[in-house]
Amino acid sequence: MKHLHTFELIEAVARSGSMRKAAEDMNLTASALNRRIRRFEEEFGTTLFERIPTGVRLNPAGEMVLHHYRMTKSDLARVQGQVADLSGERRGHVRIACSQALLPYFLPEQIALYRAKHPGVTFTVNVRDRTQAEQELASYASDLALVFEPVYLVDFEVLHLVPQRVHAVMRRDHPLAGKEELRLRDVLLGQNIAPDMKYGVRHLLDLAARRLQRQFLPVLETESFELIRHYVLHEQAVGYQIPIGLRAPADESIVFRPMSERDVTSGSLILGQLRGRTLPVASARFAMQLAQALNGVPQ
Amino acid sequence: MKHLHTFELIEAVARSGSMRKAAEDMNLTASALNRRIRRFEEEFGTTLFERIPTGVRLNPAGEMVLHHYRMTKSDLARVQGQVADLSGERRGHVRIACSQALLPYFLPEQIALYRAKHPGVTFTVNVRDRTQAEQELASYASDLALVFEPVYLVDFEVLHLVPQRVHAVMRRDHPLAGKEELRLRDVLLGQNIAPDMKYGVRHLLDLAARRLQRQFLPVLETESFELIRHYVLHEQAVGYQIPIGLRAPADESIVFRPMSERDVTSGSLILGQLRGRTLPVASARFAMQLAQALNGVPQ
DNA sequence: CAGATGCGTTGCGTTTTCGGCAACGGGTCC
DNA sequence: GGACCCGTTGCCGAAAACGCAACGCATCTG
Repeated sequence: MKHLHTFELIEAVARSGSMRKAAEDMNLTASALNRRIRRFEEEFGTTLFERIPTGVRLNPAGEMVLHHYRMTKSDLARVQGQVADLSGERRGHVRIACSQALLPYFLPEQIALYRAKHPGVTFTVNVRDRTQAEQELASYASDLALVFEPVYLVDFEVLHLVPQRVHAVMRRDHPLAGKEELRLRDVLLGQNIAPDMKYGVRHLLDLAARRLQRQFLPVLETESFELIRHYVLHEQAVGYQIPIGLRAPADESIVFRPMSERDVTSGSLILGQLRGRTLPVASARFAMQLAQALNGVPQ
Repeated sequence: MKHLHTFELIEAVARSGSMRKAAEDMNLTASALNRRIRRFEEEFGTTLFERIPTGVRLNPAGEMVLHHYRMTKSDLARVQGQVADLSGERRGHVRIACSQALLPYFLPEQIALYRAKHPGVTFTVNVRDRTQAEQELASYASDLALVFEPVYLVDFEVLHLVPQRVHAVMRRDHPLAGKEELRLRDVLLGQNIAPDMKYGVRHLLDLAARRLQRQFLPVLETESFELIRHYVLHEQAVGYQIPIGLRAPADESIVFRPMSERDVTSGSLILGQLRGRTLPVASARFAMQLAQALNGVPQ
């Protein structure tokens, strides 16, 4: 939309922290860009950037304007989507920020299911930890967030919630594989493969260990749950994940067992959006489908 | 804001139902306006107006776009206000839609009180009945509504509520002036001066009469509560109003008595805004002041 | 410590966009 | 059937936006 072009430029400048760089990014000369921004500042009544020797930086007014722009842009996109919607074919684009656990099974299945019904809808899936996911919503970069144990900022609105117990993942021949449910003391002294501190699964494990006045010390700490799932095939070790990210392979080479709730409290997998925002049709419908599907997920 | 000018034009066309008229209103030739609108329609992807022989009319897509524009404009104004706010002096403009009862005493006092603290803030007060007031909010034409017995549309968000009993208003020498509280049967056969059907006071009186299987038949029906207050000085009659719109004059020439709650249920005076909207600073602060002041109002 | 580099900014000529004017086709009203 | 009003389009001048080059200034570098 052309009438928002000045805002696009402002966003580009804010992103790069430099008018010249932003000008290059936006295929413009620095002078033209500079003038547009100065003109807008004059019309608006305040400067948006503080000029520092090495470039520019958004001031509070600029941040508010930028937020206004992002909201406006997303609302306009929603209107465009709804218009397209009422003239037949459902179109649109859904942007999701999610935790890793959703990547192997749940999201691909759900997206494919939705796209089978509405082939005109396209998707963007970004993997974000629980902090980033909420920032992603706040800047209108994503429509939906599906995260485990989010940190609950004020702007986060819960659409659906399912509890998820932390599960231990191990090879079929692991000594603990025979138990129905694992106690924390079963695993504390063994080889543990765990996600790092920014993930909810680890957070819950650390919390549980602290309650026993012990420490949870993994032999391998990683950002990748995929790595965890695959690593336990190679060493007699225990990994951790929530059940939505787990599925028993056909050959039953790995098994997973819940951690006892007496030790490790179960966390929440939460579907949310930016508080008060009206989602585009496609995103809203997809959110409803997700909410329903989440009810059928193992806990 | 210049970048919204195309939307202003669209709004003008929608208002007048004619491109030529709108062009004249906006100091433009019809051709220029026509081209701007066609260009926007092309960029947006749909026509906004259906072309009828006698002019044009908004289609559904156009209505959505117009709504988007109004929301955007009001949000931008809010941002501008907040920016001015953080640089010292509080400025801004507060737009209120209210019932007549607020005009003689409550609102003038409250506005003066607020302006004494913040002289930079200006006000618009529009008198609207309870239906119009909510439409006024929905189209972003007003920030706040302060109405008696609103019809509660979905988009109406209650900020504060105070009960108000219907009061009878009469001359000091009226036979009923001696009673503490009036029963409906006391007044049903006398001369009644009442607001017309679109007002909450009348609605409550009619309801009460119907419960007694009687009819409430005023000798004078009017849109103006001011007329009611003044008319009872000239005839031995009973008018009706809620206490926030009443104050005993110094000479005690008129008196008012509550209708018994056994007959006439008390209504609600409600301060509200558009659901989910973030108000400009000035409006939000004024709403807080109103809410507090309403607590001290006689019921 | 001086030159180089990178920054935002400004004057000037050019390009692109936009608006005004007049005219066209089509519908309505008297 | 003619006058009128509607939206629309070609043409041309006015205005806005842009690219280029240069300036002042702070930082980095050898």
